[in-house]
Amino acid sequence: MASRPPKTSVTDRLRDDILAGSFAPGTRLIELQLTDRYGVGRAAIRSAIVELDKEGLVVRETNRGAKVRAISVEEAIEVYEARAALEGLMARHAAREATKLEREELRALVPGMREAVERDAPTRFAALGRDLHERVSQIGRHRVARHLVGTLRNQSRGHPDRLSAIPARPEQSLAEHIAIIEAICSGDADEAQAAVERHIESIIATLRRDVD
Amino acid sequence: MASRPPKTSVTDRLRDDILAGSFAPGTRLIELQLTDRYGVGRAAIRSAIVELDKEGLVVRETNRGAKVRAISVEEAIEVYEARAALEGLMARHAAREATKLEREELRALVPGMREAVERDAPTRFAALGRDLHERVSQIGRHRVARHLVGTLRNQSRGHPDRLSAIPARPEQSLAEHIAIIEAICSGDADEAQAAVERHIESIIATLRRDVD
DNA sequence: GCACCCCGGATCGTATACAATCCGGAGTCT
DNA sequence: AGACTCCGGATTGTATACGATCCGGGGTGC
Repeated sequence: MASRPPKTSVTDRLRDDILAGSFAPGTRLIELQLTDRYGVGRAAIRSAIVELDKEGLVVRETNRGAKVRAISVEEAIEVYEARAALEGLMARHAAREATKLEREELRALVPGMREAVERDAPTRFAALGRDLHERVSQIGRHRVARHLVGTLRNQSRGHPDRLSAIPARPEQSLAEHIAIIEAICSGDADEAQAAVERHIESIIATLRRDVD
Repeated sequence: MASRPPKTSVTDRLRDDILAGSFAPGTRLIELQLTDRYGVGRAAIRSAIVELDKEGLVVRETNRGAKVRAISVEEAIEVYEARAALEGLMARHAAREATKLEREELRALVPGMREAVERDAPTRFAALGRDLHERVSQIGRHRVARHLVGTLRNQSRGHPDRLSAIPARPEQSLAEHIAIIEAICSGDADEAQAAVERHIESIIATLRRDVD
């Protein structure tokens, strides 16, 4: 029994491929082709498509197959609004329930962020931003919100999000991040929620600007 | 072409049956049995189970089948917290974008509610409450939040929710409903959001009381 | 008596085969 | 020429069949 490939599910592989851009929005997902591509039966492909449909990454029409979903800017904005509400909730919880260790770990993210901005490394900065969101999400210990935000993240990705993945004004984004961290670390629940909401609102603002 | 059975999907039928309580939480959902019950092939059942798993109504374990999900009180509280955040968002939008007609229709709900409380008809009052949430959700025109709240509603149902479906203090709930309606009709977005959040928080409070 | 092992039934996972449906284009009638 | 009809290919929807996995029980050895 030498072979034990980690065996990531077909759903995960297909999801990753869509998010990575291997299938452009609007592309038809034909079961037989995918069968060929992933080397599994149609049943598995079918199941994967059903799941991704529920996640909002693909659209299924009966008897007409599935295609990867193209989301409009308006919809992307809605996604971010929903995220603001839910991540605000998580930040509020995080401010209340974070352990001493967790607060220290949060603060430890700041230097790296400053450095990334100073050195003008937007990709690295964006990665740290995602880290922050992920950390807050863990610390909040709110399974429901966490799960919802996870799927929302995937939805807004791909298309118009690439623009905002590299925020327009890193300094502003940095300041917002620091505000979030400070609020959580000092245990100010209201301010933590507000800070997260302001941060996401500013992302929405840049999105809105692009639409014009 | 006499026969045209409305042909609701198996997924819908199974979902309704679960929500109606035909399957107690924890019940194993065995594909062959369901095949028999609904008169369709296993593939359809399988697909339905995958969907309901994504909706959070059932849990699947690989090679061990699916069972209807039992949600704890803590989790129900989380669901309501997430709903508060999202419905607050929708109310905010509703306050901004409601048409004159929609505002009138909202106000028209009040007399019925008062009457239901006065006549001590909690079931009717609960139904009107759901109507209100539904109406606000429509008026908000926020597809993303609307969709998320829809699935959350189903999750909290079934179990501990039955307690709060009939609120402890109808008068308080009535006052909260009126506050929501007034805020939306007067176009006060902040207050509309706050009113919805207060309302759901009070539902959470009664849930919390039951846990003790 | 107790722990372990092995085996059989039940159930899920997947491949294969066939029927139903839809789309596009050739052909035809006006 | 234009619109309508009809047919063939492509693709999805569904049934059936088989292999893989897991759980529980009975037996065996200590």
